Amino acid sequence: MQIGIVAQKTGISIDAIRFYERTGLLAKPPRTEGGFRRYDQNDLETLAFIRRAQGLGFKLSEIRELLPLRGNRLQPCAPVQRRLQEKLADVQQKLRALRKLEHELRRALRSCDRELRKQGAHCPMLRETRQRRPALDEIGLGAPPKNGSGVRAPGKGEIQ
Amino acid sequence: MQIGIVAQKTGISIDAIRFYERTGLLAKPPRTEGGFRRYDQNDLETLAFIRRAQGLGFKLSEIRELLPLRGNRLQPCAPVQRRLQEKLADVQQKLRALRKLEHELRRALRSCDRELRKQGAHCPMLRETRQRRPALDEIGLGAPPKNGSGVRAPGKGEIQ
DNA sequence: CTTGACTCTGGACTTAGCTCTAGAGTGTAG
DNA sequence: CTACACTCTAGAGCTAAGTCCAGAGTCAAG
Repeated sequence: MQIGIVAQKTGISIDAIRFYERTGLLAKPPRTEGGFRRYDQNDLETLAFIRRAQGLGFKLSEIRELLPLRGNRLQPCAPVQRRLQEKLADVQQKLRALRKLEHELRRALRSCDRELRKQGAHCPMLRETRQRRPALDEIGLGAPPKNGSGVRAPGKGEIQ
Repeated sequence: MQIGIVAQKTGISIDAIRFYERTGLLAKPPRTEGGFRRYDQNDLETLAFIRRAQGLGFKLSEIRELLPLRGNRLQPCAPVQRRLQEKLADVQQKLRALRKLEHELRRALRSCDRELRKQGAHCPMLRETRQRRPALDEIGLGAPPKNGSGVRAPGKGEIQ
């Protein structure tokens, strides 16, 4: 099977397949005389696995560690189980952050609505903090974080 | 106030502040004779706004469009409101995707648990599809997507 | 044998949001 | 005046997961 067919069957681009080979996710396949890659069913399955794991939120670097476990008959599940648990925790963390974000957006939107109903209103999100309440506190102004000399990355929240 | 102080107060790194200036988020501040940047309260507030908006999930490019609306007295809320609504929709979309992912992870984990309780079990996530059920269907194998000639990016789900 | 579709390689490019570096200059406390 | 901390610039580098490209070679059909 040549690469284009594999790309069609898996929905993974030719470039991506070659990229996976370069980065050690996919074994180097045998070649034709002329140098064309020849794939078999096994490669399809590996690619399918990669997509499946990717769909479960694993990064390629993580998948690279997962792959050698395939076909291992000796309790291969335990390490995978651990990864899945970690992933699940990650996802739940992201869910919490996103829910919080959703609340804040709703709140911002509500005050927008309220203000728009008034005459000559200020947009709450754009308010100039000099003239109204500070509103800067939750970001660290007023309670500056101790991060050495301000040269560290702040993290800016835990979303993605 | 020089840049290091601002960095400390805002929790934003010196490099990031200069980066914001370069990319047009923060106005070029006046300089000392020697060329040091001199910031004032207003800059602190702008930086705080940037972090706030970032915390609400806005990208810098979006914030760049939001910033000139600050201090605008004429119905400034309406466009912001629109952005907020769009953001909220985005976030809800991400939430849906993440919830689905959570379910799938739980499901994978459950079958892992089940298999681990058996003797000589195969890991369901690592199963070799030759010997068991195909399980490749949901990824497109068996029902290949029509994407021209397999050169398109597949998208791999809608998470981030 | 020719044509056209396919594939090869190596490397540059993309996006976002910064971080890091070198080498030079500035500000200030003692 | 001397240390020493701070700041300046331009530009390169980083991460992730690929995409895009040119120019050359290969494969199969007719």
